[in-house]
Formats: sequence, structure tokens, C-alpha cells
Amino acid sequence: MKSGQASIRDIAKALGVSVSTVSRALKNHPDISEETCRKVQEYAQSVHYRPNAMALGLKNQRSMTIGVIVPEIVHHFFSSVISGIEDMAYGNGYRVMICQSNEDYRREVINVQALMDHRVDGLLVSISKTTLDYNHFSDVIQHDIPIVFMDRVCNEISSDRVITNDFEGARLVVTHLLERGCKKIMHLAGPQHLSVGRDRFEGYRQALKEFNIPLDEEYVLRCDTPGKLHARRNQILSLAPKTDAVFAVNDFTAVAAMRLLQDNDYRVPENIRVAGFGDDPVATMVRPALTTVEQRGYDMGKEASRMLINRLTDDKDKNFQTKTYPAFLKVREST
Amino acid sequence: MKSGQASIRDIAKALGVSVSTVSRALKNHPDISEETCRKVQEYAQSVHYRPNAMALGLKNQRSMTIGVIVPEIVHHFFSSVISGIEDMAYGNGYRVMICQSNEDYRREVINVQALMDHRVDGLLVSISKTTLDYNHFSDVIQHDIPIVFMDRVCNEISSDRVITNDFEGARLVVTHLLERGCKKIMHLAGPQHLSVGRDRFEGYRQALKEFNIPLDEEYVLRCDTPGKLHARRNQILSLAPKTDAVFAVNDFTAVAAMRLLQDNDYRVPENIRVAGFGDDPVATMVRPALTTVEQRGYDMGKEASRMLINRLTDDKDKNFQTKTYPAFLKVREST
DNA sequence: AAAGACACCGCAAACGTTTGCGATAGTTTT
DNA sequence: AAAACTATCGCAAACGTTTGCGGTGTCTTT
Repeated sequence: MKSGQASIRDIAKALGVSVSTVSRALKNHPDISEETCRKVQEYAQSVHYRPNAMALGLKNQRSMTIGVIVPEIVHHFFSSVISGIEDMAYGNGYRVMICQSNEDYRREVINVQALMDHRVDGLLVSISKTTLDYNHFSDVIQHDIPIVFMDRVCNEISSDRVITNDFEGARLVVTHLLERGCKKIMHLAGPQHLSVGRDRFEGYRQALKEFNIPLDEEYVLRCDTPGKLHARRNQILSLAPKTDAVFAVNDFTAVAAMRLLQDNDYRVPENIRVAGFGDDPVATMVRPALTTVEQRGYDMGKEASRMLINRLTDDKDKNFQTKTYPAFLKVREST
Repeated sequence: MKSGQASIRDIAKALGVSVSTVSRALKNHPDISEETCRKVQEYAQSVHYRPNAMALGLKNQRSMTIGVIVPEIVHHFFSSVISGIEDMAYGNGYRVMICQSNEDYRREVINVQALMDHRVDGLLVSISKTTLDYNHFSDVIQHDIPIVFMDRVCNEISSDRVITNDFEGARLVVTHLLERGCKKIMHLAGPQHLSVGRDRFEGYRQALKEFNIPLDEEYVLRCDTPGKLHARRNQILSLAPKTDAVFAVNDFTAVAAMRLLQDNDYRVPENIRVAGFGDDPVATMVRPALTTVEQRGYDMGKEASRMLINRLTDDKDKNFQTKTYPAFLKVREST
């Protein structure tokens, strides 16, 4: 017995018919007699025939595959996004090819390359923190491969987008802190060249402004990972006595900050309040549970996938859309 | 300008040579003159030529793609595994196609199907909780597609495996609890048809045995997610007063148990000790930090990928191997 | 009985690539 | 000067599939 999977040609040979007849019989083409269809289909079934996706892709000039590039799959947000993408894609007959940039620009370029080599029909991308040049994406678009950016979007490229209302989310949570009576709110900020980092900072700034509190740059730290937080622990602890609250750009950093403060005998929220962004599962696992802003990764992935598939099928030349998910405040124990 | 990516034929046409010449020139075949090689390569460069992976796959009868099936990508352990797989695979010229079974047997079968349709060269699998039948895997192996099982292995199929020493890990952590003086240790167990669930239970049983403590079935609950824990909260709380410690089959469940206990005025570890398994990042984020067993997902993924690629290239007919990672106890504040 | 209609099926090209083999020159050897 | 060799290149098949077109044979219509 041949070890490889059966091809349409194997079936043709076994049944003494031509490959075209087999091909047509398998899809009940009216030109083929019922008798032949039955025999072909039965035989195909018996040898577990399955069409070769590569051959189909070559022939049809579309791979039915969507390429996905995210910074790091280990972040719950991004893995949720991927789950959403997968569910929508598989439901529409598309396969998904996932790559991680590991927040590395060069890796991102290589990822794009690899996906293009596989002739993916479209791309779903969340750009890395270190990406400042976008030519690899414009190359893709020049080849008529549509891209939908998710969360970490790229404003320099006109395309579809799926984002959270980061500005409003940050404004909401900082307003919440101000309403609790906080005057001096530290912001652990993300990279300002990314829209998510910038918008959350702007939301922070706006909330302060609405409460007539001047922005104190000293209390805005570029610090968006537990690692960076640890590296700047002394700076943060020296600021802490004068601080009412901490608003971190993501939940990991917020939790790390909370632990740092608690380990130094601050009580949360009594002495200092802490809030994050993203509503990671960890937010409900820590004590006190973390106040944060909901970010619906699964839905965003699903929507991005839907937009891409739509562009791949129906309306190729529709104007680019930006789907913005509203931000919901999740008030918990930490504030 | 043509929108699609340039093919070897486009280059041939543009330069007035044959496709075979282009193909050879691109790889500096000695039959082709330096002059021609240079011209072809320069032109290919200028149009950003990249070989079509599907065409290559068809021709070479190997896709250079590895299929991966994991239960749920949102679990840190599995996303670490995937990172390890990716790094090793990409480093060896392989691409990775990732599927989630969502702990659903039927979905797993579909995943296998989809990956076979794409003619992946090999499979990396962690089986779902609901999988009791393994014919979809033996079909794959009959087609000469090697499988390496990771963590959630399948003993009914002879294949390569990468696992953690679950038995020893559980024995270690339970022994640790017993050494702390615990007499009545509750076990929140995983599915017993999965080796991970069974081995961890056996390790628990063995540790008790070594301390001459009889196993009390009443204190062994099938409960391996925060959701199930919540559903059985009353049962757990009624057992709690007589309980010294809780050993959960994974960290999420352990953390959920810890929260449940804390919310009901138990103090951890003073009144009751809690331990998990897996060393998820959340273990260090909660207070008290969770004692657990390290499980090196990234390394396991990397190793599984390495074993698969090895079998794909060097030694196709080598005996099947099982790589067992030792279990290390991580003692933290919760015990 | 000739002609059209119909049912059923095969040929071959195409998708992009590789590769064994043959072809054409020019150059060297005898 | 014939033979042999070398350098350089093209033809065509193959991988698995789809599909337009053409080709049978049978049946119905006039």
C-alpha cells in the first residue's frame, strides 16, 4: 500500500476513469452519471481521499489561509484575539497561520516574508513595540494582500482596523480615581509611538485636565512590563509617599506595581489605589482584585477576521473601516 | 504592473530565457553562466521574487510545515509550548500551523483533518480532555506522518513524547505539605483518563503512602478549572474545616481555591495551605505567592519540535523516544 | 433515414517549481 | 579534419487539481 495520501489520479487509475471524471464526480457535476459518481465517491471515501490544499491553492491562486502576526502569544489578550480569529476563520473555510514577532521588528519582517511566501490571502496584524518602519506592510498591500490591524494599529498605512477606545478607557479609569479623591496619580506608560500607549496617556492627561489638575511629567514613567518596573523600583518607591494612585498601561504592570507597594507596607487601596488596563484574568485572581478596563480580545479577533474575510470575498474595494470597541470600566477592590 | 507576486516564469519572460534557466540561475547552478546568474538574480531581487511555497510543496512532496494541536492557546503553558515550537521550527526552515481543540474531541478530529489537508510534514499534539478515541491519530501515522505528543500524551499510540515527570512533581509537592505537618490534604484532580491527571493523582497517593496516611477518596475531587471549583464550592467549603491543605492539579484551580478559602475567612497558609502545579505566571502574582511545580513549557515545545524535525530528516526509523523533564518544586508563601 | 439533441466522458492546459535529458554552439583533442 | 569535449541553455514531465472544449455513443425528432 502506498503510504502517502491518495490523489485524484490514484482514484482514477483504480477505477479506470480519467482524472477529470473523478474531479467532477466528487462534486456531483451533472455531466457525470449517478453510477459513476457513486462509485467514485465510495472509493474516495474508502481510501480517505482528501484534496491537497497546496494543489488547490496553486490552481485557484488563493490559499484560503490567513496570516496572523502578534507580538507575543503568551499574553492573554493576544491569545484571546487568536481564538476569535480562529473561530471565525475556520467557520468560513479559512485556515490560520500564526506568527509571533516577539516585539522584534526584524522578526516581524521575517514573519511577513514567510506568510507572503505561503501566499496567504490576507494578514491580521498587531505590530511590535520596536516597529518604527512600515515598508514591509506597504509591500504587502501593493501586492493586493489586504491587512487588518488589530489593537496595535499602524496609522501610517491606510487599512481596516479593529481597536479599543483606549483614550476613553484611560479617561474613564483615571476619572474614577480622581472621583475617589486622588490628586497625585502616577502613570506607568507604554511606548508613545504606539497608538495604544499614546491614547491611554492622552486619556490620562484629559481626565486630569477635566479635574483641573496639572500634569506632572515626573509622575509619568515609561514602564510597561513587570521587568521594567522592577528595574525602576527605587524611583517608584521614592515617588510613592507622595502618590495617591497608580494607573498602569496594562494589568501585568499594575499587578507588579501593587505587589511592589504591598511588599513595602503600603496598603491597597487604603494608602494607594492601583488600576490597570485590559482586564486580564489575573485581575480577578489577585487580592485586592484589580480595577481595570475591559478589552475584548476574543471579539476583536473575531471582528478583524470577519472584516478581512469580507474584503477577501464581497467588497474588495470598499472604503477602509475602523471598528472601535467601547471601553468599559471594571471597578474592583484595588481602587 | 501585475499585482500578484512575480513568478519564475515572469522573470524568464522578462529576460528572454527559459524558466529552467531562471530556476537554476537562482541557485547558482554550474550549468548557468555567471553572466546569466547575475542578471537573473538582480532582476529577481528588483521584483522581490520569492518562491511560492505551495508550488514548492507540491513539487517536493513536503510542505515544510509542522502542524500543532493544543487544547487552548490562552493557557500560559500551551502558549509557552508554542513559542518553543516556533523558535525551533523557524530556525530550521519550517513553518508552523497552529490549531486549538478547545478541549473538544470533534474539533480535534477536524483539526487533524485540516492539517492533513495541508499536507503538514509532522504533527505536534497535546490531546484534549474529551478525547477518548485515538483513531484520528493512528490514521495520521499510517500515512507516515510522524506525531510527537506533548504533555497530554496518548499512551495508546506508540510515538515520540515530551512530558513532565508529573508523578514525581506531585509526590514532591505533597511530600512538602506532609513535611509541613499536614494530615488531611485535599486533591483537586484532573481527568483520570489523561496521563497528566492520573500521574499527578498517583504522585499524591504515593506521597501519602510514604507517610502512612490512608487515602480518603472523599478528599479527592474531580475539579480542574475555576469554573468547576465554583460549582462545587459548597462541597469544598464543607470539607475545608477538616482540611490541612489543598493540592490542585493546576495553578488556576489552586488560585481559585485559595480565593474561595480566603473569601471565607481562612488564612493561607496559616489555616490551610495551598499548592498548585505548573508554575503559571499567576503563581507569583497572587498573595500569598503560590507554591507549585515548575513545568517548562517553552523547553518542552522546543524539544518536541526538535524531535519531530529530527525524525523528519535524519533518522526516520529510530525507536520512539520519551523525553521526560524533571519536576522542580517551587516553594512560595502559600505553604 | 438523416439529423439534431443529449448524456457521458477524456484531453490538455494551467497554476509555480524542479530536474533529467537533450540540443546547440564553440573549443579542444587526435 | 573528424571526433570528442565543454559550456550553456531549453524541453518536457511531474506534483494534484480544475475546467473549457471536444469527442463518442445513444436516443429522439422530422
